[in-house]
Amino acid sequence: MCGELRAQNAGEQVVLMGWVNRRRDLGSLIFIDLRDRTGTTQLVFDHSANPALHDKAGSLRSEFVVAAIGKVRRRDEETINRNIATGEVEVAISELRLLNESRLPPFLPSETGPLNEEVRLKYRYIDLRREQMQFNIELRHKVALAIRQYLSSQGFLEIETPFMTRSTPEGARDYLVPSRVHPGSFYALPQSPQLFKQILMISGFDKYFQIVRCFRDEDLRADRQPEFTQIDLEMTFPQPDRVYEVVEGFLKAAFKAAGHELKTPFPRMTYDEAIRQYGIDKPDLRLPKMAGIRAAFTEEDLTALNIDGSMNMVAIRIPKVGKLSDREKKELRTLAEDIAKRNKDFVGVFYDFVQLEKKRPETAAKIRELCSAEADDLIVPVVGIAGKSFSEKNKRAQYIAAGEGRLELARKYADRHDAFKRTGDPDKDFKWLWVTDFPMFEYDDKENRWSAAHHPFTSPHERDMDKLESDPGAVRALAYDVVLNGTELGSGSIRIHRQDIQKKIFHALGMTEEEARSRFGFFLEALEYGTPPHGGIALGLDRIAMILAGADSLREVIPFPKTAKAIDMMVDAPTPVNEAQLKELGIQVRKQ
RNA sequence: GGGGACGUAGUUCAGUUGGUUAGAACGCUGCCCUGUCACGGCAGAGGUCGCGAGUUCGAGUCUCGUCGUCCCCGCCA
Repeated sequence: MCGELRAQNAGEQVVLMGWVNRRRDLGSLIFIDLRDRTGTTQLVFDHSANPALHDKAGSLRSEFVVAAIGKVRRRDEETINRNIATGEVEVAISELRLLNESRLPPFLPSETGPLNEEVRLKYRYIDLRREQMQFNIELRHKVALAIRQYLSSQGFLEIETPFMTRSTPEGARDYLVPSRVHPGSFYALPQSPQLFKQILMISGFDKYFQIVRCFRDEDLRADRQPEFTQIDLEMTFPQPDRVYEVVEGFLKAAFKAAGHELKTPFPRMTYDEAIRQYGIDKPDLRLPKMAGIRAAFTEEDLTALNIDGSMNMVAIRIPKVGKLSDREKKELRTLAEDIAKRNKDFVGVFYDFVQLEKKRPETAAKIRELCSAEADDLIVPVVGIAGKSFSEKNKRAQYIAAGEGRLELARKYADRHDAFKRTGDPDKDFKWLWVTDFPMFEYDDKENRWSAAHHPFTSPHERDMDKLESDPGAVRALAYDVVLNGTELGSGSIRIHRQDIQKKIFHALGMTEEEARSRFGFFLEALEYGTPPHGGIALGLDRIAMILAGADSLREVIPFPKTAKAIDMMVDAPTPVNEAQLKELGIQVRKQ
């Protein structure tokens, strides 16, 4: 292959096939860099050695596909190219065959400059020839392979589940597939194989996994595609610890395949701690947590600064930001006002800490101490404003507001604190975390009811069982997330295996017996036939690959991704279909 | 659904206060070149300024609409 020849291959007769990456025509001497997936090798055509062959080489253009036969030879010391792996050798060609020509592509795979994503996606087959994309796709393969091998070695069976299944109204919007045989009826593409894997547990396949495509018809983000790949697994008789162990095991194997040694076990934190210390359920541990600063304020401070002493008081600290320019101060003020506004102005943000230091030097000094702040760190205290009345919900909202501010500031000053920069040390580059004890329910303000925070098959904490009716908001779930650098990589839980508890949960969700039966009847019935305790998790393979590739978007690790409007630019999907097709499916399209 | 950024040559971009013939780099074509490797030199081709209205004597530039791409909020159990 084009990337494999080394000095010790000198003298060998070789056949290379690949694409013309670059040509350097020096007149009676032509160099061609021939490229395949493994790299490039320099081919040499010398007019004095073979005029006809040299002329043939002169007609080659970028991305032509050729086969070349020749002898590997060591380069002279002064012509060695230290920048590439094959730089010590070149191939003196004796026979050249043009396998295919190429139109001039809209961009060249060998170009390194920035490229509009629209062009890249339209000509994805060209884009994928670029070294970075070849690397990313191979990386993804290696990661998936390592995970398969690890899980298989641990006794997990990879079992496929249907793509054409039943629509369930819970959760994300479904992609629907019309049935020709049953006009007016639809299959749904799975949002995840959740119920099937639980059924497999009931069926006695005690350790299941699947690297599987999932589909959700929701709006996209840089880290969200309508179809994405999950590493889905489930096992019988597990404690959460057993799930953590398995996940840590395969992540370790996956990261090793990508060249990084991870330390396990990962740290853990309850949901409650995460909210209080980071204001978010997926903390990025590369940045300092928010410090409680109540102790810094005297009663007199509170009155003078119009602060409610019973509210949370935390300080955001962003390291090494240094002095702010006037413009940055103004931006910080705008950010603070946005945060306050989003929280109906019960949150107060000290956007000008320097001012506070002037007005209240002692208090400010104590805040610095409580944050363990260095002199050039940016400190932004977030407090509750006096005279407002606060609920528990307000308190949590305040932490979340501070957490949002923390992330926004961290992103803004990323080039100063360097916390997001790779160091090469996996302990610093990859900050892992298990977030545990999520709340079982969230209150849906729009629909005025409780909804499942994870999904309705999640088991509540044994201790909180009695609060299901009386205080649903306080019920904790045996649910956990695995978080890497502030990105949620996976989410799982111990499931309910008893029908009576499952019924209670549906009841707490405001679902009647009939509703539950009509939606999940088959599943409730299955629960009645000797269901073992079981639990599992699902992780986003695309996100793992994205982080390992150092990319900012899933599109960099998915060969054929969709745009923010869920369009495939290469094949131009989706499209309308003809009337006959619709008729056969019994579908009529409503005109807008 | 909402907010923001962008759209000019094949590609990446510049284009001043609205002014006469819209530029650069890379790529492309031709010629020259025997040690290049992002080869070099000379010459050349290449434009519906996303699209549609409007303001104006005059629009790449201003206004409105529309389409597309990206980012964020909502949404995503």
